[in-house]
Amino acid sequence: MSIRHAILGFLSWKPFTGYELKKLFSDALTFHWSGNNNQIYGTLVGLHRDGAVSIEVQQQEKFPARKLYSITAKGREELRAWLLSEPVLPALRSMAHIQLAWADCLSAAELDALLDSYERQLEAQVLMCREAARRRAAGGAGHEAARGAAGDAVRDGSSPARSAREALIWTSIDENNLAFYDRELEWTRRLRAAAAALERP
Amino acid sequence: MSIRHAILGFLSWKPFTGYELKKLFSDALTFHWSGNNNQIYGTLVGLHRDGAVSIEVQQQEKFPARKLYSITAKGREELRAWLLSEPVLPALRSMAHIQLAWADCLSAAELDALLDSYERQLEAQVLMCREAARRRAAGGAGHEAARGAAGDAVRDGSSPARSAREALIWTSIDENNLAFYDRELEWTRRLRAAAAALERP
DNA sequence: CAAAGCATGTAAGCAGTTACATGATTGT
DNA sequence: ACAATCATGTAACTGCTTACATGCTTTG
Repeated sequence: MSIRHAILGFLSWKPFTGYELKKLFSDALTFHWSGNNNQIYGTLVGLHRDGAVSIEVQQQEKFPARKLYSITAKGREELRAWLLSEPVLPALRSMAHIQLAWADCLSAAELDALLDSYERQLEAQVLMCREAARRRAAGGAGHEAARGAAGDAVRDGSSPARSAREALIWTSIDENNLAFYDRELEWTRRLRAAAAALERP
Repeated sequence: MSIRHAILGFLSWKPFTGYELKKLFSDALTFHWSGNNNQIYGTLVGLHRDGAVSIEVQQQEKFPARKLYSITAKGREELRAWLLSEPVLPALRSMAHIQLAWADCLSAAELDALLDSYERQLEAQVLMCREAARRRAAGGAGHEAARGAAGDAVRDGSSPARSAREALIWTSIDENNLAFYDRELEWTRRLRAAAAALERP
């Protein structure tokens, strides 16, 4: 399980409900998870079974009861152990690249259209990343993911004080995301130009 | 299904057996699939059920019978339709980044060790990519994936002639792969230096 | 009155992984 | 003797996805 550690990470800041965690994940552009119920709630059940989190059920008048999950000492140990474990290299498996790999089945115009479509999508993504990075830089305190209801909870006094180091890391990850798509965009443009140049020598 | 189109792509060059396709995938650093049996053989069954490939069983004296798969007109249509479809943006979901995101739980030394480990792995990966790119550039004719038994089959006269455009694309994908890890390496080094700088101001 | 928010959960499925199973043959 | 190659396939599992189900409240 992979999201398990990310959930423990959020819970290391402060207690959250499943619903809040779900928002945290689906709002966080930084690491794009769908934040679907099945995984969040299922993982929380597993974490509770393993004693990594404790549950406090809060009855509410006007809303359904909420289960507030807190990380336990055991959970912190697990998180720490994972943080100290060997990082795993990310795999770059892009279906768009596979598409290009056999684009020789396409005409020059069709290949150009394919690259154009990819380029446009990348441009949009770059804009989104830039906006997200700008907002985090402007917002100062709040994590990218920490907006909306859950965000308010994070920003209020009960949340752990953020160190300069953590701020540096989160900003770096944002920049990395942006640079990833930006580089891919530049690569696509170069490839497109080179492919076009082959047509008229 | 995702590998389905990649299999159709290989079969658009020339017929292959499941065993050869498996090697093609596990050897191809370009798009790193495990090339496991379950997926290859299962997908081939599905492709045959859908009439996208035809099977020729070849009895052999000294080796088990082999099923040689050829792409059909229907299969070519499916491949072409997919090639013309909207490319999907790759997602950058790196567990190492998630690890870093909560690295504030670690001491300065521990964070540095984590970044060092990541850096070393990236260095090794960059060397591998560089080697792969160099070999393809030197080999000229052969695709990265097209070595070993299946490679011989690809290189012999029955394989489709490769265009300058296809060569350009495959080389570009190799360079993209290399640049991806290279950029990640540079990013890691910068982050490491910045984190270290925070310690002694 | 409809849409969105709060809050929990289940069902079904896809894509991918490692590992197991068989059995002859060829190379070290 | 042991390992690798040739060649097929199965089993069990992980991680993730969309969509469904319920039901009450607040906002537009």
